[in-house]
Amino acid sequence: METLAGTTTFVLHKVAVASRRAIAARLAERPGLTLWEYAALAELTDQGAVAQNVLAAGLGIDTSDMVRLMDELIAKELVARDRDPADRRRYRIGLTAKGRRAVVTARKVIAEVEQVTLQPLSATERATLLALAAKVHSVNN
Amino acid sequence: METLAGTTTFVLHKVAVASRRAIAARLAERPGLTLWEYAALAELTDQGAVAQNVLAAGLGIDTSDMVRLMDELIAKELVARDRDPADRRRYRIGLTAKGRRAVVTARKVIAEVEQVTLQPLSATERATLLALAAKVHSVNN
DNA sequence: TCAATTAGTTGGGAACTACCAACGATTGGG
DNA sequence: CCCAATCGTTGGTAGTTCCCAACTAATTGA
Repeated sequence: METLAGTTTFVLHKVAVASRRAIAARLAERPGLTLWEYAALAELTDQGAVAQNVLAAGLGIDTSDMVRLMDELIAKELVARDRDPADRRRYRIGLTAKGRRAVVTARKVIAEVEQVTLQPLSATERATLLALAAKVHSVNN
Repeated sequence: METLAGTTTFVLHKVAVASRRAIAARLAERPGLTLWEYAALAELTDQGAVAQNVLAAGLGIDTSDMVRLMDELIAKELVARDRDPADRRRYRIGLTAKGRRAVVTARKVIAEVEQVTLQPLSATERATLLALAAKVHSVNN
C-alpha cells in the first residue's frame, strides 16, 4: 500500500530525474554539453536548419532563453547563425561539422548511460517503456 | 530516427514533469498541499511516526530542508512534532487526524489527475508502466 | 506610406532545488 | 566524567527553470 511508490507520476519522476542527472554529468565531461545544448543540437539534427523561433517552440522553452542557448552553442562553434535571406528578421540556425560530430558523440554517451540506468530491464521491456511513455507524451503534445 | 523523442530518458522526463505539474496545480487547490508536503505526509502514512532524520532520508532531501517542510505542516496542523522519550534529541513526527484526512483527499485528487494524464493507456498498460518504472527505480535505490 | 506584426535581444525576477557550514542540545562510549 | 557523534535548527549560497516587459530591426497589410 505504498502511498508514494504506488503513484506512477512520482516513480516516473524519480527515475527520470536520476537518469537525467546521470546523463548530464557524462555529457558535461565528454562532448562538453549541457542537456539543453544537446536537446537543441538534437532538434536541429532532426529538423535541419530552422529559425530560433521554431527551435524554441520545439523544445518548449522561451525565445529569450533560446537566444542565450544559441550564444553558448555559437561560442562553442557547434551551430552557425545566418540570416534567412527570404526574411532577414529570422535566423537560419544550422549545425556545423563540429556540431554534427558532437551529436554523434553525445548519442553514444547517452546510450551508454541508459544501458546502465535501464539495466534491470530486458531489451523488450525497454522498448515497451519507451513506447508507453511516448504514447502518454503524444497526447499531452 | 528522432534523436530526442527516441531517447527514453528525455521522453520520460517530459511526461513526468508535465504530470507532476498537473498534480501540483490540483493539490494546491484542494487539500492545499505542495508536492513535497504531500510526499512527507505519504511517507508518514506508510512508515508511521518517525524522526525527521528518517523522513528526510526517505524522501531524499536534506535535513535542513525537512525542518522547514515540517514547520509548514505543523502550521497547517497536519503533523505533530513530539520529542522521542527514548532519545530526546529526536522528534517523533506523527500525522494528526487532519493530516490523515488530507492524505485521503490528496490521493483521490492524484488519482483523478492521473486518470487524465495516463488516458491513452489501458489499465494493463498503466500497470506495466508503473511496474517497469518501479523496476528501474528499485535498482538506483 | 503608416500601422501592426514578427524575430530576435536584453535584463531581470520569482520559485524551486540542492546543497553546506556552524551551532545548541542530547546522547553513548570509553 | 568527558569526548565524539548525532538530531535538529538557522542562515546562507548557487544553480536551474520558467516567465515577463521593453526594445530594435525587418516585414506585411491596409
